[in-house]
Amino acid sequence: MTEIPAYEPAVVERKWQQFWEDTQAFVARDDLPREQCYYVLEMFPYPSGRLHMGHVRNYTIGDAVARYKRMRGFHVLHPMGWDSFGLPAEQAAIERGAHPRTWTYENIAYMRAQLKRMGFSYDWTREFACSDPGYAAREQDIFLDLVERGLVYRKSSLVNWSTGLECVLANEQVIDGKCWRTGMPVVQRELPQWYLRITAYAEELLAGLDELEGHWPEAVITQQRNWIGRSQGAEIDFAIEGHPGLKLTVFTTRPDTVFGVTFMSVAPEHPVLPRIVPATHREQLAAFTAEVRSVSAHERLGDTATKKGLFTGAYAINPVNDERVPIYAANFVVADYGTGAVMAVPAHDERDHAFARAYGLPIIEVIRPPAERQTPPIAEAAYTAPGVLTERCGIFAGMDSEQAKRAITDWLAQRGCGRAVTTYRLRDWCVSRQRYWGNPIPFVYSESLGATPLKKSDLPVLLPDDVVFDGRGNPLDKHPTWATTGSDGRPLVVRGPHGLEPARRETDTMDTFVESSWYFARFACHDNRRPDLGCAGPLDRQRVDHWLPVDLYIGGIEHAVLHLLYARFFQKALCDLGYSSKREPFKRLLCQGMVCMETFFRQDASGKPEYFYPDEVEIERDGKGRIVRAVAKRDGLPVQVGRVEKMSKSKRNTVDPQQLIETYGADTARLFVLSNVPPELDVVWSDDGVRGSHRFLKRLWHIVHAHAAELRGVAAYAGKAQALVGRDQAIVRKVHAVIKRCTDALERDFAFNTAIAQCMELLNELEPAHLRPEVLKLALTTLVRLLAPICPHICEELWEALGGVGGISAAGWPAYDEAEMLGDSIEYPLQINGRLRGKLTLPRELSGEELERAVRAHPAFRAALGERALSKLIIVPGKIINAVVA
RNA sequence: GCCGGGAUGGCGAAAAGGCAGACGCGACGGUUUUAAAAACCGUUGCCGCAAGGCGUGCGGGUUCGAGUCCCGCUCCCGGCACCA
Repeated sequence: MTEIPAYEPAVVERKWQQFWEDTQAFVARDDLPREQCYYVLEMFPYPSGRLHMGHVRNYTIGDAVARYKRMRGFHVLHPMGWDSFGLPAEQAAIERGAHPRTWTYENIAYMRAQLKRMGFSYDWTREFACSDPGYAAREQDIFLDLVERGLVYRKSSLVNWSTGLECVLANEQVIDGKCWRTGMPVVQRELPQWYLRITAYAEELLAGLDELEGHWPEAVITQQRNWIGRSQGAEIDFAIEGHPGLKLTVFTTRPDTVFGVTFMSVAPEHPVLPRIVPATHREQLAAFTAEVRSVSAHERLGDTATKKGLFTGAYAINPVNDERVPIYAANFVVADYGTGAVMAVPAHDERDHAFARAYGLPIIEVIRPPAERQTPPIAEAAYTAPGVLTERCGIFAGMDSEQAKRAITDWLAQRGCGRAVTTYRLRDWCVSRQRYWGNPIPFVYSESLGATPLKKSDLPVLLPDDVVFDGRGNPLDKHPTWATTGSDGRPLVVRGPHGLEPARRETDTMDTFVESSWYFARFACHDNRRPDLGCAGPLDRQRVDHWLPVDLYIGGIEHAVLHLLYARFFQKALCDLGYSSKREPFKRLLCQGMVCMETFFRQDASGKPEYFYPDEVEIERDGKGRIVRAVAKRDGLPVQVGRVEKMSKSKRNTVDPQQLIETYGADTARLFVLSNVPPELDVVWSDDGVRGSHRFLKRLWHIVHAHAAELRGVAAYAGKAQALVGRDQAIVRKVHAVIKRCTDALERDFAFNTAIAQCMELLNELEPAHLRPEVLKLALTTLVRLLAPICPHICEELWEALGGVGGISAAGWPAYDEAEMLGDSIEYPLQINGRLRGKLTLPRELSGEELERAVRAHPAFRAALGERALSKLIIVPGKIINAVVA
């Protein structure tokens, strides 16, 4: 009996990680024909300290694809880096006194070691962190290019202000109207901020989605479409009574209803209001505006908010019929959508209808529903569908409302008081943050010039190290000298109209989504130099165009309209700056599901849940395996079994990947996260499931080593299945079938779960004692090659044990022959009237009339048919036989 | 409200109009063990002693044949939401 070595994952995994490093196995070249190349990328992590299970899943999927593509003969670019600017570093500084830079780079070192321990096949030579001066500085270059192209501007508008952190928050960092970190209220404040003109690309961002159809998840495409929110309509200018020079312009998608306007609603912040509101109404309006502003956008516009309005004392004149309509300030009108003003047509708009009823305003019908349509009286409900314009509509009376949209817009346009307009819900991207740990915005301010961009030769703007973190405001603002000191260490000056004058740096830093908007391009040319400045340039167009678009991009769906929209915008802007000609960055997108786990909790008197770690809970199950009761180990009292939810520290349902790797090894971890579900579905963590994956690897290890000695010198069976009999023949056919199914599963959907199932099935069917050595060798070498992308270390080891040399990826992906999958005879399912009633074994080569004769003559067929008369016989060769009887 | 995605055993899931439930987990029975764990073997959709019947959220339809296609519902998940 052969001595079988114990499966020690740590030993095997270290050995092969060393091998890959020594052979530089994953370093990508830039000079091979693009069609032989494949760029696979996972969304890079924020270095928060340790990997979590979400990372493990995301990166395992990407790595399995990278390794699979390499085995298929592709030259693969698979890079990794760090999205390393961001708020948690500053939070750590406040809470623990660690400097953000030290904290960040220590985290990177730890997490890099974890990634290496997982055996991910990254080209580490291309690694960078966004906080590296080399990256941040080149981003400042790009920022200045964007300024030159008119894609950057500074304006004052309402922003989310966190009262806890004393800084601006992005919309996504506002959860239910509260600051995501402190839980403190977020209020709207009027502040000057820097914006990127993403709206200049609204139409292209929308149109580009059509090409991504079929390659990106439908959910992401629709979310982006909704977010961009194109809306076609008209702007209409209303004169203002008593103010001949002024007008109030509204945006509407229903210009056909303009004859039914009975009042106007405008945002309380609308700039024209102060000029048109009579003194009698000013005080009230100021109070109303203050009240509206005191609540967050969430409360103001959320579905719980009540519609409130205030008559401003001013009147507008309807350009189509010269009617005088009152102007209301209303809390539901958004200042920066459309024109910040709305014409209200209560007869044909539900919201206007409700408002008119609440404030006693007239409701005038101007669109008549088709006669066949039953509609409630207009005083009771708005009619919003198409119809015919009523006699109130002047020359347009009798016109179909859809046609009238166009006709009225044209009529208004001819008179200079209206125009066809397309608006977007998408707003420009507010990129300034009042924070330290981010990339400085390369602008300075001076008395006579205001905001002035720095020259590229003055870059980079580096962050000072000696800053104080007290949790109040932006540390850069409080630094004694940084903002006023030039890169030469002398006082910062700019050349103004009257000579040199003192200047002060912008102390806002960029939103960290800026870094993640071009890192995928930088990976293509991470070492690019700029001969003109003797330093690294942002991007090398040739190499960016070589690698982009990324063939497969993998990450969580939570970035559907954030990172993925910003990155698409940035790529288009980079093209217009001359850095690339590939306008879409990601050809195919895979959004992996979350890693979830059951939760246990108990509610205290106030209803606040107290969560329990799974190992603090004892579970009782019934005969079917359902949980019937759960109690806390510490007191024996029941706890509630919560939903299966995304792993999170606050719910205490996390598993530390480090623990998993130490107990079972990286290969088991990788196998488990790819098993059981396709990548885009949520996976439910279970210790039992992990043990199942580990058990499979142990079985594979055992069977290979039990026969390695005898098989090492044996060639894998390469002949026809036909030449074999019995189990040998069956296994050869199975091997071909399994290779085909694995290949199809990966090519179609990256369905690693079904590929793994195929491999398990093959292993389950192997009975080594009954197989010829060449056939066993074929089966085993096939298995380890099919599994190599998923659990590469053990497969390398077993490949070597079976006599393979030069590493398993060099061995290539196994080939199959469909003809070899098929036996000489087929066991046809026999249906009677579509119900399965038996099996008919018939020779494979039969078809057409021959086959039909053989079926009719088959004893099992006659038996199943009995006395019943056959009215139709369906025979699908190779598939099924269905007899239709009366 | 609008948009998108779903619903298959006790659980996660497979099945590209052709044998529903592959594979894994759990459960049950067994082997081994002082015992447990681990490992291995077997059973496991539901009802029924069986023959057999019934089964892919519900109701219709197309088809020789539907989890899959069409029409109409119900429920669940996600996104957006006074967006004019």
